[in-house]
Amino acid sequence: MQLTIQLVNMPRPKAAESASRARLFAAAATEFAARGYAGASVDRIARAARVNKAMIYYHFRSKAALYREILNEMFDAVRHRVAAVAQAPDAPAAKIRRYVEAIAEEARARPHFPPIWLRELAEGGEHLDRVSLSHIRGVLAALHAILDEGVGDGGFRPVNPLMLQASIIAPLMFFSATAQVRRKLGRHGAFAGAAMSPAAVVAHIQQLALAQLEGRVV
Amino acid sequence: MQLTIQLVNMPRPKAAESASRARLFAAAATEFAARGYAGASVDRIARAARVNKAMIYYHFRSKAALYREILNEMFDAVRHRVAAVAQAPDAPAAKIRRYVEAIAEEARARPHFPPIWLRELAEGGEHLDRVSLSHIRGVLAALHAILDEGVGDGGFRPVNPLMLQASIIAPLMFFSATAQVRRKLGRHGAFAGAAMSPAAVVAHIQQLALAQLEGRVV
DNA sequence: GTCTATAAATAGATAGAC
DNA sequence: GTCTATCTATTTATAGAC
Repeated sequence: MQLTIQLVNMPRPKAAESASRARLFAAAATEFAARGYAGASVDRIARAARVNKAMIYYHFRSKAALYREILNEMFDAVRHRVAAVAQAPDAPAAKIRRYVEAIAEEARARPHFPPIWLRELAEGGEHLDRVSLSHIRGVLAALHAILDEGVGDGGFRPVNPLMLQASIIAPLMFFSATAQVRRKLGRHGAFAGAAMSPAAVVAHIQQLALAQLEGRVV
Repeated sequence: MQLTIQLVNMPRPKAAESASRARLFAAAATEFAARGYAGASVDRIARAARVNKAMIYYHFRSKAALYREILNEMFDAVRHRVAAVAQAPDAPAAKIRRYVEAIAEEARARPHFPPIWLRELAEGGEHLDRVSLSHIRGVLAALHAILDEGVGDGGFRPVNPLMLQASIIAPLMFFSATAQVRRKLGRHGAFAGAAMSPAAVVAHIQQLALAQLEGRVV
């Protein structure tokens, strides 16, 4: 019990936030998601936050440091959630379902998450510092632990964890981030925008993951 | 036969290209892939192409027009390939395999394709003009045609085409675009970079797609 | 913590000579 | 087709008053 609390509810202290700092953080997340790191402007961030531009350099050190802080918070939140899933007393198959769900929920709680993550991938992870990389490895470690447990009790076949992670995270980010493109496609042509509820997407990805693990794909 | 030639080998006339124009196009593709639309600089593009900056405005009309031309070429190439796959005299399951393969090959032939596509998704398709949208709908139409054929002959279950497209294109772009991030992750921690050959990735995605279509997932 | 003013660099784009 | 020179706007960042 102590152990669970230590590992799962890791402190992650929020640097005592002033209101202006919090507003800048939120405005920056939106701006970076919409325009990317290079395309984002600190002027626009400050304006959207209704805070003087100089406050960005007071609260954060630079545009780059502000961006890295947003990345860190995103990945830390996901790592935190999936670590709890991996350590819960559920069966491996249930853990896989909750693993998918956990990532989907954290993405839903942060609309900036999918676009920023897609862009960061496209950039080769140029802005991922040691902290973010460590969080990402934590996420993969949680998945690995679930797989090992499932293989150990005979329920899962051994699969490449990165391939599995790709077939979970990729469609998830894809659907979250592409809502607008799908609307644009639907508007322009006869092709159905094919409204997919977030719940249906999550359910499908869960089934896809379990099919791989239970040997129904290969 | 005439029909096939008309539909598949659509003319797609290359605007007679000067050497400088071609070099600018290639340099721009690399720059846009690495830094995104907003982050790309016409100065850098011109320098990389060893061409005077003013030539960008002579050959193309603007930075935006140059970018749109790169998008159009990408999507047109994919549309062209998958249209041929859909019309070939193969069984539906074989067509699905070749559909995945075709997209993978076009992506491999254009290293800028996966990163630019990921970024464009993240941006809500802001730069997709009527031409690109029409090409993308052509790609989806080809997939739709294969599905209808497979459902018609009883081999496939009806599935949501967008969900299927997502579980094909998303992991494919994901793996192409994330090579660098995966190296970075491997370097930083003990976690295995888990070298995956492009062929293995394509094979897995093919199997994943067919498993969905043959009712082995749900 | 918050503001104004401004420095210093770089952006996209164009005019006009050749 | 190619080049130089340049305009104008915008960029990140900081100095210093309050």
